[in-house]
Amino acid sequence: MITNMKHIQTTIKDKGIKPTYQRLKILEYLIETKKHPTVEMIYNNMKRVIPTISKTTVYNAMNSFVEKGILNALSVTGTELRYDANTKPHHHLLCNKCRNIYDIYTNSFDFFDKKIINGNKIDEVHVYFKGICKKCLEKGNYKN
Amino acid sequence: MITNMKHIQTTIKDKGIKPTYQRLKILEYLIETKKHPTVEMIYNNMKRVIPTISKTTVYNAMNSFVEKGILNALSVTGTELRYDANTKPHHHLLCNKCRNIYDIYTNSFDFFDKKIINGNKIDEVHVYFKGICKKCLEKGNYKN
DNA sequence: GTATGTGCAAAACCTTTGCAGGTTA
DNA sequence: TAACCTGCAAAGGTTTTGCACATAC
Repeated sequence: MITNMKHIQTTIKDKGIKPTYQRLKILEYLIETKKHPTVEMIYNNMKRVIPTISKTTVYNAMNSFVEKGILNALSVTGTELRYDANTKPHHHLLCNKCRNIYDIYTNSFDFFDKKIINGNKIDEVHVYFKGICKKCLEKGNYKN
Repeated sequence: MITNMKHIQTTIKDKGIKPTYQRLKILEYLIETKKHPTVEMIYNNMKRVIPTISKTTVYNAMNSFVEKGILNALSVTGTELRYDANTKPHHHLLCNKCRNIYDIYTNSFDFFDKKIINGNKIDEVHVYFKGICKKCLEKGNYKN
């Protein structure tokens, strides 16, 4: 899928958010990256494109995008939030070795959608895996 | 399961942690509660038993316990960590109405244990649900 | 007696807020 | 022009660190 600015602009406008240059470049970066970046990482990348950008603007953009359903926020590390523009249903793997986060596709959890468990109504299922990613396995880059 | 101090003391010693009074009372509280408390909540409860206790001690104890596998840290709210002494395999429900966290037991995820998905080795499956808890459903205490 | 833990204060880190000036439609 | 956004500085909230004193074995 080719990312183009026209498409990004449309996405933002359709959700009722003003397509400022900062927001367009931030969303472009998030759609292209697979890194599930933190605000810090986004900020450092954006500085190369927009040297005057502030972290506040990144935080504001993240909050707007999450609110409008353009992005998902992940809290897997416990300390800081990570952001993901991949809107296809999927889950995540946190590699215990390299600490990168990878997308994992499986439909094994669709089962739970809108299910009642022990009297509780399930609306969303959040899953993340911990383990060793493919790259680290291939490198033998892990203990055990 | 009855919680007694002798058993808690043994648990702590077996993991190579010194069984100070503060640690014993903190772990006792965590084993008895079902609230998945934050450090703030633990601290407030401990003050009633040990008025001179500090938050630093609670943080230190949490870090030692998690390191030794006595407790699990949960990052479901995104802002602060919650702690859980329930060592039986289980998952969690964050109620979108009352914001409490409840235990959910299901074996539907055992399937993933030690599985390889797309070349990645899965060691742990972390699941939490968002929805409406049983109590709020019964009270009609929710929107939609 | 030595190693370790406790608790205070300060610092570090992530995120939000207040606000003056600038930009969008 | 009216509404909204940006970016600086300050503040808020959670967690960690430095250190003197106290406690455990």
